[in-house]
Parts: sequence; C-alpha cells; structure tokens
Amino acid sequence: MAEAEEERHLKLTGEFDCDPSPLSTLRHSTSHVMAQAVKRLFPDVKLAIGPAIEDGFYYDFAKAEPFSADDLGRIEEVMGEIARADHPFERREMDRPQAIRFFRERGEPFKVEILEAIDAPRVSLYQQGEFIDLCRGPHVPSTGHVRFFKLLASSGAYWRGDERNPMLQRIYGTAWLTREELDKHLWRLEEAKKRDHRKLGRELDLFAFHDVSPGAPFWLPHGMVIVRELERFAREAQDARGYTEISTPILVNKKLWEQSGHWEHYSDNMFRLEVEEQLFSLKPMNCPPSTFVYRHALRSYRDLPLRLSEMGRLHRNERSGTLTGLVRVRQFTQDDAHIYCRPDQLQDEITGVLELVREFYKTFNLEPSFRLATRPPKAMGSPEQWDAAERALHEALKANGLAYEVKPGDGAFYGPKIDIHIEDALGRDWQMATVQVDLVMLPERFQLEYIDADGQPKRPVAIHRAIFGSFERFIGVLTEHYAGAFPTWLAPVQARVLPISEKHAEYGRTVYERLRAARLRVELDDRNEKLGYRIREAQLKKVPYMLVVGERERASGTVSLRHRTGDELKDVSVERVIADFTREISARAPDLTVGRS
RNA sequence: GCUGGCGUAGCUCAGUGGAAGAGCAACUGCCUUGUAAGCAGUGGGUCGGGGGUUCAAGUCCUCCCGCCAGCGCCA
Repeated sequence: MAEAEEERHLKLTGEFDCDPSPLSTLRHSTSHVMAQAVKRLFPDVKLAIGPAIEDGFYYDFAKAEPFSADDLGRIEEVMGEIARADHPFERREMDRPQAIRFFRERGEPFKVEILEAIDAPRVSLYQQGEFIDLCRGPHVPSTGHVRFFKLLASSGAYWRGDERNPMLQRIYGTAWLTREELDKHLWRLEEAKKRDHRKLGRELDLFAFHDVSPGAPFWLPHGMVIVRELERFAREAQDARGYTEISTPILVNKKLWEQSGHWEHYSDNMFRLEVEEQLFSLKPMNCPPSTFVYRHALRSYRDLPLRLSEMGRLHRNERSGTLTGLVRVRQFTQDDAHIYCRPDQLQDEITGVLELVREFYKTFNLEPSFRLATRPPKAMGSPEQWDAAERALHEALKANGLAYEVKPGDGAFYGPKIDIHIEDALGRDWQMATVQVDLVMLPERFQLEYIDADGQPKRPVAIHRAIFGSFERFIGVLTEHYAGAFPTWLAPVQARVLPISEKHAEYGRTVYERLRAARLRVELDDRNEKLGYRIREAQLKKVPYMLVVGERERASGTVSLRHRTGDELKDVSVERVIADFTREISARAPDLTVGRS
C-alpha cells in the first residue's frame, strides 16, 4: 500500500490522478504543511518526497542530524501556526525544463532528480505561503483545512528505498477529518501496544527470547501447549486428507544445496558449518531434503498423489535488523508439505489444499485474503506448463468460492503460487500460508520420475504448501488476534479451581482431580489469599473458566462458574462442567459455552 | 545490514559524576477469605558485556552484544 502510493507519487504527470479521496488529499496536504514547518525551522534541509499513506503521511528530508522527539514537537507547533494562517494552496504549471531550472536554483537536488526521470512535458507545483513543492495534487483549498493531525515518529529511510542511496530522515504523521477520528486512531495505536504478542508472550509466560540465540524463541510450558495443540490440529486434518508425515535432517551437506540451487541463490541466508572438512548448512527449506523420500522408491502413477507432510525446523540467517518477536525469526517450524502428483491431478490437489486453508482459518475466525502470483519475466519451464498451472490455481480458487487478487509477475521462478495473508484485529497484514506449484525446481533439478501407465518415466509436478506458514509467526499473529484470550482448546490453562477458604480446599481438590482425570488443563489455586485476589490473577492470565467452590457448592456437588468474560453461572454440577468442556474443546469452539448447555 | 533510540531487581520504571531506589511479583507471618488487588515484615542487583577518563562512573568516552522503530531484505 505505502509502496504503491510512493510509486504513484513519483510518477508525476501533471494530471489529477492521485487518489483524490478527501482523506488522502488531506493527508497529502498535511505532509506539505509539515514540510513547510520543517523548512522554517531547518532552512538547510532538502526536500525528497511526501506522500499520503495508509492512516497518514510522511515526508523525507535530507538532513545531517536526525530529528529528535523535541524537534517533532516544535514542528507540530509551527504546523499549527501555518494552519491558523490559512494559506491557500495555489496550483501552478511549468514546462519540465523550466521546473528543473526552478528547483535547481532553489537548491532542491531531489526534486531535480525526480523531474529528470519523468517524461511529462508539463508539471504542476503547489504553493502555500512561502513554501512551494513539485506535486501533482490535488490539495485541500487552504492550510486551514489541516486541523487534526499528529506527528508520530521519525527514522532513517533510503532515498528511493535503495540502501545504496543516501539515507534521508523521514517523519511519519497521521491526519484525519475530525477530532474524533484522530482520537480513535491514536487510541487504536495504544490498543495495538497492549496486544503486542511480545508483551503478551511475557505476561502470559508463553515464550521468551534471550541474547544467546537472537531470533529463536524459547517456548515456555504455556506457549508450548499452544504449539502442541496447533500441531495436533494440523496432524488430524492432514491424516484425514491422506497425507503421510516424514521428518528429514536439519543439517545437510552443501552438495544438496548446490543441486537445488539454494547455494547459488540463497546462501546469504543460510547458516553454514564445517564438519570434518565438509561444508554443511542448516536447512532453510524442507523441499530439497523431501525429494529423497520421494526417490526412496520407484514411484508408479498409481502411487500419486504422494502427500508428504513435515513439521520442518528451519533456520534462516535473517539480517539482524529484521528480527521481530515471533513474526520474524531465524529459527522456526513450518507445517510444510510437498505433494507430488501427475499433471492431471494438479487441479484437485490445489483445490484440496485451499479447502484445508479455509477449514483452518475458519477455526480461528481469521479471514485470509488470497493473492495469485503469476509468471515472472525470468521463469523456468514452458509457457504451456505455466498456463496450465496458473489455470489450475484460478480454478481451485473459484471452486472454493474465494475472492482473490492477481499479482502479475510475482510468481517464483519455478512456478505460480497463491499467497495467503491475514489481517489481524489491528489491520496489519501478514503472509501466512502459501501454495506453490513447482514445475521445475524439484522435478527437474532432482530428476524426479514416476512410471506412467504406458510404462514410460514421466516428471511429476510438485506442490509446496504450508497452512499455518510457521508456528512461530502464526502464534504471534494469533496472540494478537485474541489479545491473549485464547479459546479453550488452545488456552494453556483451561480452568482454575478456587476454593473460597481452607475449609473448602479438600472439596476443591476433589473437583480439580476430577477435571484433571478428564484431561483438562486445570490448576488448583488454594493459596491463602482472598477470592477477589485470586480471581483477579486468573483474569489477568486470561484463564477461560474459574470454578469457585465454597460451602454451598460442596454440599451440592457443584461449582460456581465464572467465565473470563465476567459472566457467572451458579450451581453447575461437576458432571455437566466436564461434559461441556469436552464438547467445547473437541469442537475447537471459538466461544465459551461451559455451563450454558 | 543502515539510521536513530534504548538496555538499572522476575515485571514496569525512577535515579545527569559523590551511600543503587519505588510499585507490583516472590518469600514469611497475621487474617479464614463468596467473584478483578486485606495487612505487616523479609529477601532480592556484575546497573547488558569489555576497555578507558576521573580522587570517585548506573551517570562521561569507546568497542561489542541485544532490544525497539523505520528503511532495506524476505524462494
């Protein structure tokens, strides 16, 4: 989104073909007002570009020293002055050579560079007060319309996004049409911080990071429960769909990676180590090792499709600055699978994978978006193969009734793919699942064959697919999606038994033992603390159910049930609690239903 | 990797050159507890690591590590 905005911003044509929606026009104008304020405070800075982006805007400046937090405050003040002065935005047009001379005289080398790179004969400039900028508009009528904004952050950014170019200083801000919308947006940003999976991971004791292994999570017992439940879910679904599970080595000799092409194309991201004068690498992908399983036996056309799944532990040497909690790590586990099939089976196999994707994501109330990436300029394989593979992907999406976006030229060099993204509750976009057709890489480089009905060896097609993507990223996203309040089947602790006082500890223990015997993840909190205190702790840990037991409950063999939503259900029998739990968990239900049956 | 910011108790954070602190958590005791914090006491620190400046360094300088934001990267 941001990239596309920037791209369009740079393609000045002098026409009003920017996104002319009121909000994006306002944000664009706000970025000009900010640039004006920056120029007033720091006359030596050079202007680069300043587009509207999703939720706001930015402007890049060439400046020796970075902007400080104090600077942002001063800039905001001057922006307020400029807004109050209500300068009109005035459009002016120039011939391109004239504009180049104009900006050269004003000492704006980036504007000159932009102008030299475009082919429009005439360009437009916009002026408000003493500030004038190359821009195709449109803008709000005057700076007085710029009222509800806030500067959020500053950071380095490369000119034209290329790390070989000089680094500029970027200021991000947000702007809205009303005070209410601005406040709401700022509130949302605060909420996002609260449900950040890194914060929740620590608070809920799910996982930890340590500088002895950057980018590799330590799964704590509670987090590991979630990993195991997701693995169980994946295995159940795959078993039901005719997958068989394999496990291949993590440490693999260089010669395999040379054969697969990774050594040539991916070695910067591979951890290598030398063992008895041989070079090895930790696998960054599962596909090359999986071919050994395919080739273990001579395959008949009757054996296909062969669906080999693997919970593959991968290592990728991501650059240090890229690591982010669980969502960008150096070590992760993929719920990977490789489906080897005949060309005539491709369609059905992809359709089946997409069904699986739908089933999985529905369970979590996640709404994925589907992007079909087609043949890139540099592609291996014949156009006929590509057409067939792309057609199969289109058809599979349609068969599943899925809306999708086409990303022309975005496919891998070895085949087209569908990338599956989800937006979390805060509107951020993550790539999760992937379905990739592989026409050449595995089949050709590893010379995979099956014996067809006519007795002749043929090349199978391979499908690489992952449904969660990686358990790490998925759990990171899921934690934020649920804000830590996992549904019961995933909750590390599903219930806590809270005896009112010491007098009821024994009955509490009985209830606890019965639930434990029913294989629930239950804890007994009979600490010498007030009930309110222990309720509060269970709430903070987002335990779905609290089972309070006192005199009345002991007498009747019941519990008083409190849901973490705050709902209370009195006098529920232990039998019913267990029955409801069992049903809710085995259905992987999204909502709390115990005591409501 | 680049630019900037940050790193003090398990957690959240105060401490701008002169005796390492607070709240929560933990532990102990009192209270015997009815749906989101009862009271009191106790223990807890290589101030991320190395080197340097200084009579004196959590504080200043320097190198390294990690984290955060953005950029870039992302088969």
